[in-house]
Amino acid sequence: MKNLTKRQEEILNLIKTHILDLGFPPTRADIAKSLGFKSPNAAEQHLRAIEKKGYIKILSGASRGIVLNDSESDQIPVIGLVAAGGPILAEENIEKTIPKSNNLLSSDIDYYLRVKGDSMVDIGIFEEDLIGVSRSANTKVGSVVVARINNEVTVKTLIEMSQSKVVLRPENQNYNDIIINPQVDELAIEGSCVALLRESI
Amino acid sequence: MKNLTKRQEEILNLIKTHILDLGFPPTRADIAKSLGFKSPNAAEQHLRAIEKKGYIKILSGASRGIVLNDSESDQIPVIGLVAAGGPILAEENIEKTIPKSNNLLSSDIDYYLRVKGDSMVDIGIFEEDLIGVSRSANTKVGSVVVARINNEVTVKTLIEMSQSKVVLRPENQNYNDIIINPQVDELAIEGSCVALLRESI
DNA sequence: CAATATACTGTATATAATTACAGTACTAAT
DNA sequence: ATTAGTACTGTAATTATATACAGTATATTG
Repeated sequence: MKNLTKRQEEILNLIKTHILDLGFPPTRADIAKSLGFKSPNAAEQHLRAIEKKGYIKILSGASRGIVLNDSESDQIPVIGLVAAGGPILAEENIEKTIPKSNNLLSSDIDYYLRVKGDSMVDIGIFEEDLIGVSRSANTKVGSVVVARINNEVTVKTLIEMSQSKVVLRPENQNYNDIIINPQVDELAIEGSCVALLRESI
Repeated sequence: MKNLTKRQEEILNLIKTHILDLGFPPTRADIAKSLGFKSPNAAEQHLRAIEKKGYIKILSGASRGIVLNDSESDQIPVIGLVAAGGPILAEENIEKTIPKSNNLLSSDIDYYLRVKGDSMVDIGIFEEDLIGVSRSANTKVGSVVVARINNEVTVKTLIEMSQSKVVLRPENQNYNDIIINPQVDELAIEGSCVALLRESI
């Protein structure tokens, strides 16, 4: 999708805010007033430009007939299988997106990751569960983290972390701790798990 | 909140549907057309009545200025501790409510129940988890169900169900099956579990 | 250099929409 | 018995809104 200009983005945000606050989109006059335009036509022309770029749809004849196209902005991606090598949030990894709901779970979730394997069953994380991952939540010892070891993504509990030694523990008695020297192996902590969703029981 | 009449409820639903479909509320004329009124004033007067009863707020002068008040209807209650004796959904049991999000989890969830105890840990249901309960989903053998046995509410797997014998299994090796004769003990299946939420990992 | 996009002002108009007023008819409650 | 509520029709006026047309000015692109 084509990029919006700064002004256009301002207007799109205004529309979203208006909808969030009042439950319906603004009029051209509302937009003009909010942004200080002296003519509603300024808003009209911006809307046309934004529509042309695919972010909204304008229903002709209907007052406030601005329909937001599902943009990524308030959708949280669900990551299915992470392709080796690429970034987690690469488009080919996105299984679907789900709308960000206000209070349902922590608002700090950047994406959901579908769990593969049984390495975390002892703390109730099962295959096919979705774990909510925050990239910004501070990862401390004891956190369940999403780690990338030599381009392979895995979910484990962070047990120890120093310059020369990182210990990741599978929460399953059948598996052993993973001990990594970050100076030898490539290691990145992608985020930490802050929530869990199970769609079918 | 005062109860809506059948017609008023129809109109409120129409408004909600319109918002869901298009992203903004209908006009009086839209409502009149949908319900077959020959005058937009019929819609107007219904709206006034619905506002008076507290379900919506009408912003005067604004086109489509119908604001839905957060009614229970699209909030899902979270049930904390179920008081013995009363119905699960009794007001004193409601810990909070969370907005119903469209696609996040099954739309069939009537309420969330906060899990107490460790009787279901083997299938990854832990203390403090929220399980999404559907009252309408058909409960079959193998389902995880919310059962009420002699006024005590519990979550277990339904193993067997006949006129004279019902078997409920805790999914924890340390506990034994619960075998009930529904002709002796009072038993009600309140619903079945269709989803799980864990707010902190 | 011309065409196109951005970013507006200013005016005007058709139509979309709210909303008041005047009725009719039925039902439930005080 | 009367008041209030429900459930509408029908008309009409006022205001809200979309939207076309005519400009001005700057920046970007082929």
